[in-house]
Amino acid sequence: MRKKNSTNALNEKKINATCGMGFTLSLIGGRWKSNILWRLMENGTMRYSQLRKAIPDVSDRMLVAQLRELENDQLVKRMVYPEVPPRVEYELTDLGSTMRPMLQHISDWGEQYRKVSEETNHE
Amino acid sequence: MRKKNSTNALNEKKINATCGMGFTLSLIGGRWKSNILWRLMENGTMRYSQLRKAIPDVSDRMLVAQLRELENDQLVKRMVYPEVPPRVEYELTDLGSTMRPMLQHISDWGEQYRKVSEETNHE
DNA sequence: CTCATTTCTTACTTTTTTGTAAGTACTTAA
DNA sequence: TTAAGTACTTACAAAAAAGTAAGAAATGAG
Repeated sequence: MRKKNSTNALNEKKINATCGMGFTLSLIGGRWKSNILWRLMENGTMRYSQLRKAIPDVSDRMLVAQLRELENDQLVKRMVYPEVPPRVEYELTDLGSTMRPMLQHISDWGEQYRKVSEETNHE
Repeated sequence: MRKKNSTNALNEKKINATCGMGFTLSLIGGRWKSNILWRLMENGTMRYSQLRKAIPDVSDRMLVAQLRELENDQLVKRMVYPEVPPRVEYELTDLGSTMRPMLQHISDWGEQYRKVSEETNHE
């Protein structure tokens, strides 16, 4: 669980309050979030099981946890249909959708960096 | 220390190899990196002690660690002058400079998000 | 000889994140 | 009545990130 008054937590809080960049990174920075956001960007609405299949290495626990965080931050919408077996669909909220150009930018830069750094030295 | 074959490390590696976004985030995602990059973007060349003062809450250990990672990833250049007391200057590399528009984008979105989410609900 | 200055190191602890394994709830269909 | 399907939970363990405190090197100034 998260402590509220650890130095670490306080530092994060302060950074988030003063640095837009740090703030954004704290929202999209979990291990599986880039993957999740990317799928939702590409596919629109997706069921839980679709996401699960699309991201092969993630566990249920982690997938749920990351979705919940995105939901709490209002970037992703969770829609439950009262059926059996259950159906739950996820999609970007309007706010989440405003990330699209930024996410694309981040992705493009990453691909570019990979190319460049593969040319220069062989990491 | 970092284990090389933990599930976690392998997951990260795989993500970095396939998802530009995840890759970028792994480069700029440390607790103090956004701050460091931001200062270097604004100020150009900075001494260690200037960075230290500009980022009040960081410890020596963390500041050095984050700078080393940025240096290893070729985003930041470290220049040592053979003087006593020592002088060490940091600045963005050319590759690091290519991040500028992206970092600006990330920062802008963060500021915008903060505004929006403060209007809607009072988080 | 001692001190100040600057840029780090090192050893260690705490906190946070991620992973593993197993189980739950609900209802329809066999 | 038993199994199947879906979307989770829970308890626990491992790994990674961040923080704390102290010290080290090099040298010129006093």
